[in-house]
Amino acid sequence: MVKRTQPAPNGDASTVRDVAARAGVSASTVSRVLGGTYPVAAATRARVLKAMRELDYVVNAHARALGGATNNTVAFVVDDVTGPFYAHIARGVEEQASAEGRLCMLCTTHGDPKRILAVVETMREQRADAVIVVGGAWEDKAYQDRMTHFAHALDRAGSRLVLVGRPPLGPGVPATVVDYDNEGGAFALTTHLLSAGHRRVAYLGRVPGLSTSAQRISGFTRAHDLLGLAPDPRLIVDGPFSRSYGYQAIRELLASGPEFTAVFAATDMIATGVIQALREAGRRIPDDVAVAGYDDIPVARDVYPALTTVHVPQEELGRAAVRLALHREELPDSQHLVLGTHVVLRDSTRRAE
Amino acid sequence: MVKRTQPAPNGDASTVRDVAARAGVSASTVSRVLGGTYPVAAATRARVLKAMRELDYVVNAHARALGGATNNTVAFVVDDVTGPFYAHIARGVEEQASAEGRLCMLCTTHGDPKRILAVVETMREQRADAVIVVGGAWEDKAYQDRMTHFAHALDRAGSRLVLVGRPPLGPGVPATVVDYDNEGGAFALTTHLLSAGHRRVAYLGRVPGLSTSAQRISGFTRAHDLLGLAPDPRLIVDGPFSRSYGYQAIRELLASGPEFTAVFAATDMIATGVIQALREAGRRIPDDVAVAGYDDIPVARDVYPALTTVHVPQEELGRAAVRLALHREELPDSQHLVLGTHVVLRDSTRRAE
DNA sequence: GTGAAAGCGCTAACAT
DNA sequence: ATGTTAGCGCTTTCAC
Repeated sequence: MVKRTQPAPNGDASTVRDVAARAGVSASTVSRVLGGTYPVAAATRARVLKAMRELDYVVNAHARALGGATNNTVAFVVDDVTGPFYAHIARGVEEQASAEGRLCMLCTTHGDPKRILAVVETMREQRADAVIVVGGAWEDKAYQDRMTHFAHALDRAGSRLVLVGRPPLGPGVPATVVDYDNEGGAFALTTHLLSAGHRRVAYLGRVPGLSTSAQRISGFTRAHDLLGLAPDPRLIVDGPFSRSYGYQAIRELLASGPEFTAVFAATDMIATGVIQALREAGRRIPDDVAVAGYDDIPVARDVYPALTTVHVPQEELGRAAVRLALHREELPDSQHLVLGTHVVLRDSTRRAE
Repeated sequence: MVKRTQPAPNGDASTVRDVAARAGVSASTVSRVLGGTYPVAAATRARVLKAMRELDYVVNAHARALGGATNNTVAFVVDDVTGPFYAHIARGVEEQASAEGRLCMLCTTHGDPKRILAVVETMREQRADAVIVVGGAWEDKAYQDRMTHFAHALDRAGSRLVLVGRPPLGPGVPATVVDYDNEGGAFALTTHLLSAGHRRVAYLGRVPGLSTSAQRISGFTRAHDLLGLAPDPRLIVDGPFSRSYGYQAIRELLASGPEFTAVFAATDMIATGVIQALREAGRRIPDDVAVAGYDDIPVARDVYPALTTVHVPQEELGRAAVRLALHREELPDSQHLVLGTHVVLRDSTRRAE
């Protein structure tokens, strides 16, 4: 490609008017060529296109968005992109957005509820077509009220709030929810452990006030209930969804805690730490201790032994979020979609003693 | 894509004028309160703020961007967010962008050189403050010419092209480069293997035409040269940077290839597949075969045995990219920053036979 | 088929 | 300290 000698006066990008002048037409005609949705004489169009090329013209997306209503942008609000779980949802969002001709804004919140609210506000300013918020919600009244407020504000502006992997805000709140069967997955996985004979199953990674955590614990408990069992409360340990927490928690449990023959890690990330700590302590997996995780992120196949876990359809969650936000008619009723989960049996669980 | 013909039934997003009317002032006064950078009587300001709250007003970012030149946005263009390597760079970009008061647009290209060009074009339309392109570049003349063109176009528009983990486009091209010592890392790692006595080291994952690949191979070769050795060309195998490729390649090499006592996987992802294939074949790591990777993504600690690899400062790459794009004066000279890499010794390499 | 003109919502001179 | 005026670049009536 040859370099142009003087596209635009030094610093300022060229505008429709520049193109119009060069092509000897009016700005409106240039705009029509740009839009493509209006009849323009072939010869004129050709001249305009030539002028655009020569001036290296690109439309100003802001000017365009100012007139019309939409930004053609989908916002994705997430805790942390480096988590494989969220990263895969992000991929689904990005792919679907791009398939629908939308751009994707990425905002991370690092688990700070205040930041999430600030970010959603910013997305309102940006006039995003949809704002997709991913990750466990805080079961906090003030927080939920703010989110509800945003749902209404976005709705009024013709945009849409989508909650992924979170419970609905309540009836009548204009938000779309794309969720997965958190409780059911935990129930199935726990049942798998219990029916293999385990009676002392540790649950690592309870986060009080976090909806995801509450649902998983609920499934864990229900599976026990159904067999007339009750989990030992000392085996349900609070902690964040991190590898290092899993590692630490197991060391403490081994050192001074009650006995256990199986570990239900609230996430696969936790499970990787659990596995390392058990290996260092000389406990064989699954012979001495069975280990299971949740999410089915790629690392579940890479650890040794490969990790039994609950599969969550991450990419599909992301895709569905965008699709439903942009085509609300596809889900006419409750605007609440729940995707299934299922246990993936691998080598880290097998038999009790 | 549906086009709105009417001024849009987009609810009643209130404007500065609405706020002004309600507060009994002029639009400019509202704007001054908004900006905060101009004296407004305390009483007036209070009335305006009250009106804003009552109308649930938020500025229109597009209208604001239209007047000024900038969007306050940084664009991040990457192959695939689900790769942990890129995800961590993304985190650095997002954090720094947010620290500098910028939003972050995320675009993925799935390795398609055409899409990358399209995406950069779109970012020009969006008037992003900086466009950060991450990942190996194609050593292809036409492609490089297009990128060079974009560099100039962005520069003219007051924006900036930043290349992360790619070679510079050439002298005089207005682009910032944030790179890491790819060749040096490969050299150090290969030297580690050779000095442990390995003489038949397989290199898995050469991608012809990809700059990253070329640099790593170059370090691999140089380390051999320095000891007066020459790698067996049959042990340098082409293939993509994926787990499944690593798995497949090892199976083929074991089945019918030449002998080898060590594997240099071009990426940690490849290495995870290598480890699995070796384990299934009954080869002990590192006793029978030593394995090393590149990148130092989190999974390197999770595989068993833990993987020796080359650490790449991913988050810092992302942060530096944003920082340098926004404050060019910090790197006055060549606009080319190279971050160091270093070998991380873990359990997957130890001794030769 | 094309041009002239009127904004979209905001900010920034210039007045007062 | 506040109001008035004039655009930013584009789309979109409404004429011709």
